[in-house]
Amino acid sequence: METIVRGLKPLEGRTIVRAVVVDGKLRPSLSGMRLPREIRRVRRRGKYIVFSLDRGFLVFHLRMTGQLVLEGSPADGARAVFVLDEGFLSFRDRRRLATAEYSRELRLELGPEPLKDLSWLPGALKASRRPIKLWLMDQRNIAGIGNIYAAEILFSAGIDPRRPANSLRSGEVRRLMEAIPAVLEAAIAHRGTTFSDYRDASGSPGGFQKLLRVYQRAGEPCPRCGTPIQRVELGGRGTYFCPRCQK
DNA sequence: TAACACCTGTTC
DNA sequence: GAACAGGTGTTA
Repeated sequence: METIVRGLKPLEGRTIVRAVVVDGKLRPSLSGMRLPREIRRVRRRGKYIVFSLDRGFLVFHLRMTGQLVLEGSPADGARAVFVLDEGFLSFRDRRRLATAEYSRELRLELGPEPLKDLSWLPGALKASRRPIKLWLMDQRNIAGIGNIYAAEILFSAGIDPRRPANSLRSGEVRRLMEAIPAVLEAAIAHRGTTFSDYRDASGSPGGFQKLLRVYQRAGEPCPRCGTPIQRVELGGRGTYFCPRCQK
């Protein structure tokens, strides 16, 4: 989302003159948005993409397969198209789980950003017995960590994803506090992770998938010790880790 | 806190 | 035909 938002920055100062919803079954709720509206600011909050308009907010969540592509013409297969004073913003989504919503007030119930100060983390972890991976993925605790990066962060920190959050020792918490920004910044440096649908705002795939060390690598040797990467299910999500390096 | 719902597509 | 997929919101 960070990579996409950076690519959408040119929208600041542009005006939405028309919104064409092609797919009625889509889940955008744009009712109440009167046009034209000026886009004042484009930013990310957790995994949400937020447009601050001259009146109200346009909030996107791309879920698994959503795309926001900024081009000179509407993209093929777009489920909705925002016609701008210059250019077109196309909203695509193969699985139709993504959302686009206009609201007068912005209220997102999200924890702190993972790329800012994390000194609050040790205290917060002590308050939960949930498996650390589920804790990291709970957006109310810390915003923006999904299934891929949770796996990579825990590998980097050498922590078993099933461990209760409050069981981490201080050295492990310290490693976690280093791993969170390290993994996310590396992923941003490579412009995101593409398996099938992820594209940035100009339609380009990311490159971080080549650098994943455990995610979707069940049975392959751990890059650190050679032990086969294991897949278990945690909270209904595929969870990849090295049983030897992650204790 | 777990299961399921929302959707569709790909791969085994 | 079954399993799996970058996520979250609701229900039991």
